[in-house]
Amino acid sequence: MDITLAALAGRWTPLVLREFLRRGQATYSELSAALPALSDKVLSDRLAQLTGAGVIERHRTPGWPPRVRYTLTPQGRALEPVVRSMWEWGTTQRQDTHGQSPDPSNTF
Amino acid sequence: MDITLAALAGRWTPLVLREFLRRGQATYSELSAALPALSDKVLSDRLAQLTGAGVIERHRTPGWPPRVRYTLTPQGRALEPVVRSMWEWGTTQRQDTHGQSPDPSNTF
DNA sequence: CTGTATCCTGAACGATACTG
DNA sequence: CAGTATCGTTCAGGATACAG
Repeated sequence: MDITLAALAGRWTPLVLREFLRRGQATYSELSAALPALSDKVLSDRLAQLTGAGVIERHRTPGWPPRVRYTLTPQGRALEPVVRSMWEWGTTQRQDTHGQSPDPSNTF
Repeated sequence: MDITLAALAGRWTPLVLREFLRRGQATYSELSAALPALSDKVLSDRLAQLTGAGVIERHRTPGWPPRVRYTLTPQGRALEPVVRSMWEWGTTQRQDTHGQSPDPSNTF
């Protein structure tokens, strides 16, 4: 649990992870564009966190300008059931607490 | 996801939650005894956090000495699949990373 | 383009003392 | 028994400037 929480915890982590689960891969600038409010430092932090957790992999392509591609690993894809179960619990929680109707699109 | 993460995040939260998933209920002093390194303040924080998240409920029984019983709610019990999926992902992760053999007791 | 270095602020944590 | 009050420390997050 601590390992999984460490992989998912932190501000922006769910949103960054969502981008990867949607795209399978992304570049630094793509993520920066998709999440404009996310500062450079924190984006670097999150990419390092997810890389260290084995969720994504860093691929440098040589040449200029430098281009780095982050790809979802098999272990990152294995996170999908975890994300879904968390999404489902949080959704019923919000309904119970605020009395809202369910949203059929489960894209966390 | 943010809702679920907010319910589970924070130091000691997984261990406190485990006590509730095991026992179904607990008193302040039981938790304090089960987790000696956990300070009063943080235990209060965690109980308030879990209560606010709808995971547990606070029941005051009148009289002296004051006795408070915290019980797992149905929504708290619904957290079990989430915990299990997180436990499973973290376990395979640790094996992959450190090359250890699996532990058959899945008590996170 | 893809980051790192630096500094600052606010929140979380932990220890201790005290209360209904 | 079951907490709250207070205080000091540590740490994550955010802004800005700079670098390979």
